[in-house]
Amino acid sequence: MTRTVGSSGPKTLKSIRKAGLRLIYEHGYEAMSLRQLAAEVGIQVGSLYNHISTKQDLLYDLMREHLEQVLDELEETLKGVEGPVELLKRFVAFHLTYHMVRKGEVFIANSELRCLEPNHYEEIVVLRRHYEKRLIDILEAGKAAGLFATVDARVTAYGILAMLTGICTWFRPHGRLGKEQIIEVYTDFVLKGLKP
Amino acid sequence: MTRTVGSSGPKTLKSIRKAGLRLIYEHGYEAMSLRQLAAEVGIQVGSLYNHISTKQDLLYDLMREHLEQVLDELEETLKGVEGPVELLKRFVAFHLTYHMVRKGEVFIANSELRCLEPNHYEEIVVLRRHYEKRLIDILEAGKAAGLFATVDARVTAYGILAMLTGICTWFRPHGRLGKEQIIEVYTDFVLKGLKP
Amino acid sequence: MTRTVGSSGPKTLKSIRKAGLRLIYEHGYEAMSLRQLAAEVGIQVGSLYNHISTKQDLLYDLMREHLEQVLDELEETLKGVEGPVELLKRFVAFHLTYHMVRKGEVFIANSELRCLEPNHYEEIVVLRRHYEKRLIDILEAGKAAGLFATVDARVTAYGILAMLTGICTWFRPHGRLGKEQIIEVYTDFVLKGLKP
Amino acid sequence: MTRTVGSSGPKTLKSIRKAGLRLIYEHGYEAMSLRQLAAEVGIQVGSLYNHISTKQDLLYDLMREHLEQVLDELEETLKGVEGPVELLKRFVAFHLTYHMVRKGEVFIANSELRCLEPNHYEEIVVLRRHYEKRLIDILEAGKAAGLFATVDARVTAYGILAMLTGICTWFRPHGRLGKEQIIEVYTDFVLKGLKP
DNA sequence: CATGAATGAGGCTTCATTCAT
DNA sequence: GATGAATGAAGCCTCATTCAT
Repeated sequence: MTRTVGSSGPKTLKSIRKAGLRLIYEHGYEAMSLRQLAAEVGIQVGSLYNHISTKQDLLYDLMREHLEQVLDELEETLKGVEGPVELLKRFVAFHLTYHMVRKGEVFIANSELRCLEPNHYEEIVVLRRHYEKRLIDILEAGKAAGLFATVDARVTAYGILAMLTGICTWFRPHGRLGKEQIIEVYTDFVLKGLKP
Repeated sequence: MTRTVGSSGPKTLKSIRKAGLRLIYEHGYEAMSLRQLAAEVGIQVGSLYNHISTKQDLLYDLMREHLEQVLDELEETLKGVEGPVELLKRFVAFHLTYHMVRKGEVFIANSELRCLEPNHYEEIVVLRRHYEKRLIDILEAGKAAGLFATVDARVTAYGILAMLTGICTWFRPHGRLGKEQIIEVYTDFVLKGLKP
Repeated sequence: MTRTVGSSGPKTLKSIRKAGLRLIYEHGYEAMSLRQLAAEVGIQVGSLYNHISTKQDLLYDLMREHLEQVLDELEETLKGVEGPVELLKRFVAFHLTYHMVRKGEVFIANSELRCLEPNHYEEIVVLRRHYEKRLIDILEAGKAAGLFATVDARVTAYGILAMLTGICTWFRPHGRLGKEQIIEVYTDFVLKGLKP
Repeated sequence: MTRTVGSSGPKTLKSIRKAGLRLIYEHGYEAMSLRQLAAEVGIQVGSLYNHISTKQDLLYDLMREHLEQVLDELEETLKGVEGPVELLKRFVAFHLTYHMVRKGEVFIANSELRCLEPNHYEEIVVLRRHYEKRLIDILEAGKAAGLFATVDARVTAYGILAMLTGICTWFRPHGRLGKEQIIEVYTDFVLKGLKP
């Protein structure tokens, strides 16, 4: 049979990534089969391999691109901002917004880490550490300036990150609280929690 | 061939559950194969079915028993305690302790929810809600008493739970901070975060 | 656990044979599992082996006993009867009656032949041949006496047997026609069909 | 490894159906394993699933196609034929010929009915009824015309069908009697058996 | 670039049977 | 004589991947 009219190279890859993201988000990497993925995209299983090299690589690519973009956008957001308090506010708002808008990518990057092969795993973990490091640095700067009380910046950072990240397990776009309210609630909580 | 000397019913089941817990914790439910599990226990794959009914049921049982025990122990811990602040302190300490000591069960109960069949899923989610409800009630009692500032007890509770639960992804028994220190850090953070 | 009160050796065997007969009749030998059988009888699978030696042997026993009884009863029925026509009438009536009353045994003996191991198969086929031989002899005696027209007694006998045996696939005890009517219809048909 | 040269889609499916037919005929549906089937065809077990959807579906397809063809050919054979006697002769000849030439399909359609899932079962039974109905109609037409004596056309039809169908359990292409002789013997028997 | 057919490994589960208790 | 736990083989089916067309 000839190929479906209108499908072309880059468009197909985009479809694969999009469908793959959703399927992994919904069922998990192990539970998603390439048959499902192909069906979702509207091609045969074998045809997937014209666009991806392996199932594992698809996961890795999705994760890496997500993390690289998150890091880029974070830098963009914090660029030029001064003072630990203001930096922290921006960080919290950014993290929450991203986790509300891109639930899928974020969830995968957290939950499917263990599905990565050792090489890929190392690489991805490094990116995650960069991100965490940014918050840790803010906390330590604030501590040094006497603005934040933290016994251990790393442990506190992990706590804050977990708290903020948690929203992508329950946030619904049209729920009781809007994005702004949620950001306000959490920003308030974090700032108070850090008070000396 | 005859059966291995010294193996007996209840002991085998316990081995299966223990090994199953560990394997699911390490690789995830989908990624754990019954071959692996049987090998770990030292029996043939088919023999597993003398003790469990299906793979799915093993997961469900592990989750249910864990949650029931958590609920029991939580009640035990909070019994007779008075005042929202003291209740909250106990809750935080209990939650953290449990999540440091029983990382496996806790992690599974959070991460493998989506692997449950609809019926099992509903049942487990109900148990989780009971647990969350306990914290929400404390927050609302504190709010009513003018002790806690919370715009939305549910959202705040989710945030706190996510923060505390997060430790089972990074806690190592012999890490930099001891259990007591960790409890102190988080209790402090939460109490300050809730200040009116 | 102790054994079910009231179950005792020979009684249990009888239960097994009865349930086995029904299950094989309903699902076929291959499709019947010893688990089903044990459940039906109300014992554990392993306990079956206190009464039967193998699944194959159960089938063989059921078939052999059935065929031996059929042969015995046939001899009893035909004993002392004289003349091919009268013998044939008796044979037809006997065969039909037996196939209406003992559908299960009869059906199994026909349909599960191929499930027998070579040794058992030979033995059972010999018994079946005895039975067929009885009809062939009657037909040939009738032919010799000028009473029946048969080009080939064996082929005719197979036809008659197939026709009569067929009823155990559709006969229902309380159907439109009663046993006597059915016997009349078929006896009539066969006698006319054999007219010179 | 690459696929066997010379094998191609439709050819493989045909092989599967042919081998499946034979194996089911010889061992029964339950007793035939897909391992055997695949080995017979010369492919891996999993490769079967490029051509069939389930084992059950293979059985259903074989049965349905057989019955549809039988019905088609029967209509072709009886088209334009007039008079119950002539119709009956044609029916008997057709049925016998078909059952001698296509023993496998015929045997399966009769003996493996109980292996069909409820849905499939209903569908197949309907087709069988169409076929039986054709004979019943002929018998009733003959009865109405005073040509046949039948107390009950349905019961008589079942008897005749069973008798004729029986040959596929013993007919061998190069046996004592040829096809024409067998047809003659049975046609003669049936016509006489129906005489008023 | 898509297809469809192939592979070989492996998935969960059931099977008949054995045997110490 | 019943039980329950074990075995090893086998059941059907799905998997990711390859590759000739």
